[in-house]
Amino acid sequence: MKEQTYILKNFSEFEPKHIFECGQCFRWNKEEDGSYTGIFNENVLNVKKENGQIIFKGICKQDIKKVCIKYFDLERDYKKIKRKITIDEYMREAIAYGSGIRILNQDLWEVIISFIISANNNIPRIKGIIERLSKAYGKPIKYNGKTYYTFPTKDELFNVTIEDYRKLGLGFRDKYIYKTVHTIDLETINTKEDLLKLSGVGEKVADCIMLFGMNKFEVFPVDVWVRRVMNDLYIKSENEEKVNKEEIRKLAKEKYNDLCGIAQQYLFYWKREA
DNA sequence: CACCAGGCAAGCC
DNA sequence: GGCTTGCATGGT
Repeated sequence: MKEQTYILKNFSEFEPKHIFECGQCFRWNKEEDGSYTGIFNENVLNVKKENGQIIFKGICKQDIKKVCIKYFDLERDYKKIKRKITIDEYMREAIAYGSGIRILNQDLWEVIISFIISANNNIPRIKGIIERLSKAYGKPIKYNGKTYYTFPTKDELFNVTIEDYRKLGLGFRDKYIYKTVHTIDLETINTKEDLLKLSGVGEKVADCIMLFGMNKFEVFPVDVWVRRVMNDLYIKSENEEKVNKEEIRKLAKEKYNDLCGIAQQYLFYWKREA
């Protein structure tokens, strides 16, 4: 396939590091020149910010401009979003820290499986598992002398056994993935209730799937990091582990309303990097 | 060595 | 319904 290029000029609120390292995605990796290369759907792209321009290069089945506008959420006004959620000095600082974050428009299936894998796991290891899973069961795509692998579809995982998953290092999540592959009907996934029926999907994973795979910005996924930052900033309990997650979600709802999810990303990236 | 990681399911009461 | 416990693995 032929390489395409798309260049974005005079475009603010786009910082590759912030976008790819804020924890929303697992398949983008930094190159030596500071750019990032990743694969999503059947597209392999390299994203580089240089002299204020954003340069997208890679192989896409469709027009690269269309692909990028959708995937990178380029038509949304993040300046306006930031204004709305800057309700105090804490959020001002968090936003300043991850100023170039955008919420990617990721494939729902990939997000579901990826965040089931994320449970009680750390980001480097999640990335490793997803790479091994893709290499074993996805389709190869060559770009710039390297081979990338698409995220395996439901059909491609259908005959994979629990033991196979275990060998890839999925740990106790092997059976969750197996069950979900064999019971899910993607066409009927619309609400949080639908997600919670899936094996391996609880409150936090469901919220991540809604935020990253369904464009629902009103959810506020609470993991250990977010609980930590919300307790440090607002709740100030001596026993952070005991702070009720429902209380945190309610507090976030009061503060950030329908933009909870974006606020959560700024907070997560800020607290986790610092 | 113990502890932790973008938690969840199962088993208790 | 809410609370506790076990869980695979790799990194500090």
